[in-house]
Amino acid sequence: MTETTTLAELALRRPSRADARRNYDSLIGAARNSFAELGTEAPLEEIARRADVGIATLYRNFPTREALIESVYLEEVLAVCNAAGEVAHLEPWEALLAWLRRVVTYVGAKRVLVEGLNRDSNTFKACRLGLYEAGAPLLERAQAAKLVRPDVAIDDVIRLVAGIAGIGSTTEEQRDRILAIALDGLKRAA
Amino acid sequence: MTETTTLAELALRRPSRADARRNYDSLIGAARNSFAELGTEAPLEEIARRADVGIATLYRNFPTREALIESVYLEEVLAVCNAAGEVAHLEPWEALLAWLRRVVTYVGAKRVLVEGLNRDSNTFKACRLGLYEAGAPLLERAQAAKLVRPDVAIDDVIRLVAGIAGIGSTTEEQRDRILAIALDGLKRAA
DNA sequence: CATATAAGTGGAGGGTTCCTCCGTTTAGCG
DNA sequence: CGCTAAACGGAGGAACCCTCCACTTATATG
Repeated sequence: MTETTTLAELALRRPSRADARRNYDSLIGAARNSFAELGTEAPLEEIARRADVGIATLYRNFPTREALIESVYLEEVLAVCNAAGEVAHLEPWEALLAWLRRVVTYVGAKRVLVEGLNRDSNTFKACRLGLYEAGAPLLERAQAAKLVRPDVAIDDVIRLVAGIAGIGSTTEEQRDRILAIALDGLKRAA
Repeated sequence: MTETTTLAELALRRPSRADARRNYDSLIGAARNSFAELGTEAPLEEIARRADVGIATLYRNFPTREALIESVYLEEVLAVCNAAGEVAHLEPWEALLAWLRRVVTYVGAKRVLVEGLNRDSNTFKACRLGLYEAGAPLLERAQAAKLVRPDVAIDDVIRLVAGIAGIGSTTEEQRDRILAIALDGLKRAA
């Protein structure tokens, strides 16, 4: 389970001492707000200030800005992975569709974060793998039911969907229309 | 013609005095190199230095970093627009396909620039309109030949393709495969 | 409980980049 | 040739980055 690895990584990086852990959590919270409000270029000193923590504490927990962005990002990804379980009761195609829409919503909202982080980092890779593992059963089920062309893999699908979700300056409605086009391509027999 | 508007805008912003125009061009060149080499966060003072120009001159021509990025970006977009004319001699579907591949190549290569610029800026909007105008005839021709579903507009298509092109950390090969899926959705009858 | 100690903390400060202001220079016109 | 408006360069204050180190505190142990 890659989620386990990911979760373990997060847990491992969380300090063991009580006061340190409190500061760590406070920093993550302050960072989430600051990034949402000011973008990923938000001054780190501002984040430390909001977290009521010295700047050095921020740097000790998150040596680089990217490390901080990643940690905020990680939580969001886990939520999407969990959503895969929540749609399991639906029909194969509906389940896949519902989850992919969830991915779109999520990536759309968090694009700011995604753009700010290093795509080659371990955490980012782990997140991607986590998404693959969460989505793979849904895809395979739909393929087994002959509803989705058999020549695509889950990473193709997620990248396709995530790419569309990441399109800027568009309406909810247009995004849905574009997504529908792409998903039509998915349904088509090979 | 939106390209004309765009071009006119660029021309308008170009200084009229000979020495000023020389500096302006030198700055654009230096910026292109610096962005390619150091990313869009390249120090503006470094760009000014490379252009052999005072920092104030840079700021006078481009009040913000974004304005500078936009100006570099503009040139690239014009090249893609022109490419639409170069494929006109092909069969309808082939022409559309060829041009969309060109868009993908271009967006992929210049993602660094695209990410650095403000998607709500006038210049960016003008570029988008320019791309629409360049691509629309190709799409319409393919639709008239019943090769593309009639319920899509050029902005849908370009956003779809551009979204895929912007996907990070992937191979050329996977990108092509994903693009093929999406374009299959395009071909399908409504 | 006392206390040793390892872990954690805050903020001063040196370095870099940003961006404005203003005194000086120069292109282009009459 | 000389005038003037346009353009120029760079000094310098402010914001931010990140490291270093002297001080504080949680927790394990006797």
